[in-house]
Amino acid sequence: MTHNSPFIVRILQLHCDSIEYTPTKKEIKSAEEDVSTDTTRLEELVVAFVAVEKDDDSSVAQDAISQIKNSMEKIGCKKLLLYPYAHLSSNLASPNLAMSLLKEMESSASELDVSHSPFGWTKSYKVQVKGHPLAESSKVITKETLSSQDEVTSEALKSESKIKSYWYIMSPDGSMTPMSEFNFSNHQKLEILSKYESAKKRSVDEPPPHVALMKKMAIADYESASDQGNMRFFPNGRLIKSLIEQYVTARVKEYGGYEVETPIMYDSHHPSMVSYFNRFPARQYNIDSEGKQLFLRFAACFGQFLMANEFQLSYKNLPYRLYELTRYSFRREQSGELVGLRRLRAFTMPDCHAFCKDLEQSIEEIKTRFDLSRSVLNDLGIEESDYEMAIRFTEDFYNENKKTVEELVKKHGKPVLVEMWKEKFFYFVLKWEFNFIDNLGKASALSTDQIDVENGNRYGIDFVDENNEKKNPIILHNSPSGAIERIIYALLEKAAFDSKQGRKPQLPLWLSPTQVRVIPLKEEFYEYCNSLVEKISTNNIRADIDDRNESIGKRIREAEKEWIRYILVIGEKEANSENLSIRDRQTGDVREISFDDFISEFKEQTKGRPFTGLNMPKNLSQRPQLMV
RNA sequence: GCUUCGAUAGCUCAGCCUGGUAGAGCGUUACCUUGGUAAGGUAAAGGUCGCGGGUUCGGAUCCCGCUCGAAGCUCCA
Repeated sequence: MTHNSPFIVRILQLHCDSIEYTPTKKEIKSAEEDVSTDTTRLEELVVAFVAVEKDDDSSVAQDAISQIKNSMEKIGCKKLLLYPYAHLSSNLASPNLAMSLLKEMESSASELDVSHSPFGWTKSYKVQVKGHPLAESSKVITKETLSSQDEVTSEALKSESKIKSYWYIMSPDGSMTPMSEFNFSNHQKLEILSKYESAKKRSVDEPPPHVALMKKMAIADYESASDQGNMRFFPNGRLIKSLIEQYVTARVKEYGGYEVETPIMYDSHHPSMVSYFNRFPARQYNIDSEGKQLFLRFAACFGQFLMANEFQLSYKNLPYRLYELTRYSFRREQSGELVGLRRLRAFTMPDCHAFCKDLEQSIEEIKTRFDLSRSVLNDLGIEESDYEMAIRFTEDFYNENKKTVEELVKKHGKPVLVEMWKEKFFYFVLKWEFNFIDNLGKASALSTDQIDVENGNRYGIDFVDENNEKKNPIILHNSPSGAIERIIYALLEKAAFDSKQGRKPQLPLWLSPTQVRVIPLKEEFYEYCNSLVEKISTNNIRADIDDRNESIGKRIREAEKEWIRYILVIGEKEANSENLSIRDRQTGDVREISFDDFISEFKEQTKGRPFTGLNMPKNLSQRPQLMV
């Protein structure tokens, strides 16, 4: 929904048999005074739920009330209740303004039996709506047109809330059990995912463990000088994030994606955006610039579709895949929703679209990408037992493509949450996702893919088929890993879980900011240590030196706290030995190994993963301490 | 958005109930210490107690307002 349009008054109008409302409590300071908390009951009336948005003026109020009067005449109703209802808008006018506007509307309808429910109060209400076709309507009164129009922009939101879903659990053998009848006793995480929406109050009063870890490990932190949900990444965090980004990008390119870069902001009034918004009720950041109303992208879709629109495509070119690692995508999530690295307002999202010539091709393609996503997650350190799969589709799609659905579920190998829609509400007919379940029982989506049957047409993307006819491609929307920040969140939550179980928390070796720490016993070994670190580093291993004037015990303890896998203490013995004495954090033991054997053991563990050099001074004595 | 909680040294926090000279640990700096696999010692520096108002002889502490933050809820195509 675009908030740029100069909508002023939003009205949901209901023709009712009756309504009862009870003011319970003042919600805002400027609430109406002298309000009785008795229940009011009205019968045979029109209830207009009204929200006033900012930038209004009284001409709009006049227009709004005359619209209501018109339609009331049509249905032959003389009684009107104006019901202030802030929830119709996320861009409300100030309470004072809204209240005066409502009063104006009320006084302009004196020929009707008109009243209003108290403004600024929390109210409970009970409403009985009539069943005839004109009983329900919504209006948006704008300053620009000064006329009502059907509420186009909220269609998606409205249909979303009306969506009829049927919930099942599908087993790997393809059998479907209604969710309520499924025995979850061996599938606790799936149960968490399935019951997520209907879950009773969980009295979780601890913050998610990854929040403390991301600070303690000097990975990331909140930046209060920015907007909420916009993080800063310290050198450690940037290194980890960069490596994950590189890895995911390499895998997508290997699969056949072509990397592009597209703008992060778009004109809300560009023709292809307007209709997209109708189907896409996201909250986005808006920017006014030189009379243009721009919004920050919430995915790479626009950029890639607008680009694909320029391509001359033949069926021979398909499937064709465009890929972008969006740094950043922006979603203005509700402030109360933002938690650590789990849910952000600015995030890095690998987004790969595949343009396919027909449904068959898209089905082949979605299987390939399903495998890719599983493999990417696994290689990033997220195991199958860490996530649960959900798959959603329309009833029609399922009836015509049962085998495809069953095949995906079978690949997953565990029971899967199924949501089946009676009709198509979104632009896609099938969507699957992998959901990570964290220590607090929260589910968050990682990988996902969708079969989009609308946007090819909407964005005017076409190709010439075998019969020399123009067609719109079917588009798949895949993020093989989900947001990169969310991967870090998942890895930290896993580490916290290990810690809780009494195991040592750790990051995958290839992501560790320091992989080998060298500790000189005393100053006279500094030179030797330097050349040793040099020698290790030339093998693409991140090694550093703790040359601070601290005891051995303390320096080892701090290396442990930094989750550093290998520690080399260098004294007389080591300086004169061909072999290395290595303390392996996984065992806590010191063992002797030749330099070459160590290097190959190390390489074996980081095989196929990207490398980048140390992102901190090599000497710890030269590092600033991050206390966050 | 709603509810609740919070804001005191660079960081984590105590002090507040019951008003009377601003505290600890970690970190930082200096010096001592030259160590053998998870915390060596001594000392110093470091704070308009988030902002504004009120009560009081006196406010970090009590009252009111504001700002910012966090968690939970709702939400999450």
